[in-house]
Amino acid sequence: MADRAGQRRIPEATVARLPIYYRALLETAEAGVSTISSERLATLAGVNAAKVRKDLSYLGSYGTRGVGYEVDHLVHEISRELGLTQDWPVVIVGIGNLGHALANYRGFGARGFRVAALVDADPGKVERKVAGLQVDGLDDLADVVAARDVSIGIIATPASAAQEVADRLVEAGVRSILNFAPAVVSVPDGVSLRKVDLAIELQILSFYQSRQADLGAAAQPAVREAQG
Amino acid sequence: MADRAGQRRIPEATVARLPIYYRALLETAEAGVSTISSERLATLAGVNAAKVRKDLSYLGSYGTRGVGYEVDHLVHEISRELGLTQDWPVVIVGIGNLGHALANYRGFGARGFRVAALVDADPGKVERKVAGLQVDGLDDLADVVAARDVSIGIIATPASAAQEVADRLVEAGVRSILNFAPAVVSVPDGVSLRKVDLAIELQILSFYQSRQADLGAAAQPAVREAQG
DNA sequence: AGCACTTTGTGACCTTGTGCACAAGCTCGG
DNA sequence: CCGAGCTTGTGCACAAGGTCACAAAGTGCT
Repeated sequence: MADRAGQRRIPEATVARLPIYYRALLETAEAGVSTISSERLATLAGVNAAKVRKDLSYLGSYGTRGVGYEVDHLVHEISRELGLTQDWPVVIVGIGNLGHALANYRGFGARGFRVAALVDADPGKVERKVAGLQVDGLDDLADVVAARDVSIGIIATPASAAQEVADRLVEAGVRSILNFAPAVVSVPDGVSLRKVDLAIELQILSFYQSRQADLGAAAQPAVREAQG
Repeated sequence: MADRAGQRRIPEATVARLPIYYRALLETAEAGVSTISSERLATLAGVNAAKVRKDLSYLGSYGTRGVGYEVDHLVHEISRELGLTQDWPVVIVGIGNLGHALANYRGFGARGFRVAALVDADPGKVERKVAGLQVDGLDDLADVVAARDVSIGIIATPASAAQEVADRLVEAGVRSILNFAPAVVSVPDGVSLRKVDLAIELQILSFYQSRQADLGAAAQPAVREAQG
């Protein structure tokens, strides 16, 4: 039972894995399977079974010993925990290459996320339609956020604009930001910020690959389950 | 001095931050500043100073007490450590929305990474030119990888194709893979795998935002420096 | 040279996360 | 109703990472 008072604390590492379990469970349900063991779920999620059990135990005791977890029930609990039972309108700021791709990304709306607005600073892009949505000007950001009840902002601008856009998003009341710009962005307490940086990922890969080359055929701990 | 035998081990968490320092240092050098303190670098990188010092100390003792670090020297050492002194030809597999955007991403080649090939399974896309490069068929992957000495593979296909593409990349000799597809992919030991997953990032944000809402105005540890 | 001041490098400690191993608990067959 | 066979839930030990605080080592002024 989801204890109410005190609200059990779920470790950050676990939170990062819940979406992976969630996806695996949806696929399992799709396949018509109604029960799943931690072992099986672990395989699907690419982790080990003990971790799955411990992670799931933070949500409550939803398994049955000797049997496993009921897929539908788990899906329900995880989606509740992740807040996927509600709608999350998203604004994408910066409609360049990446912004375009994100705007057109199917499976965005899939899990309750919906691109509600597109914003760009370039007047040449404003009014244009992208992925069926009209692009608004950066100066209208606050209005758009308020009018469409946007709760998540995605920064897809060049690095130089990232911090200012973040500031404007926060000012407009957005409490969750996903930054794709290759720049360090800081936000006040109470605002969640995550980043996705292609260049950094490549450089990390480069590091390990160089190492491997240096070492010749020596053993090297492969990088797995990165970024999680 | 980079001790040779044994090769000091650099913690994974540190490796993930080196690219951030690197970028900050390049900007600092650009601005004509020749010396930087751990405090300043920490601010630019969005971490704390002790962490910067400890991270840098894994590379060697490159600072001068009472003064700071020489920017150019640090840039050089970090780029050597990350393997950025060499060229890394990259193949992008899956030329859909995202693949397109990645192929056109400037600042890709910036740090030694170069899009050397584009591959797609759809015969309709093959031969077409994207970002100045001709798209090759998936069956030619091995040839292309060998001919252009590709060392890093980027998976930008739908989830359903991800594992097979990964297998083919590995088979073709690619030892570093960056997976953008929303699927768990597994690779053999000795191959590095990192993933970037938009849906997961959004779901994590969703979790914390739901929490915040539940708690009303209660204190909540903001999510920072995610994914690092 | 001496002294005040700055900044690095690191040892000690704490927090978080992981993995193992096993008791507890459930099902099912006989 | 009992025992065999699974599978969960978790206590514990350990590994990894982060933070603090301070000695060591440099600079520059007088």
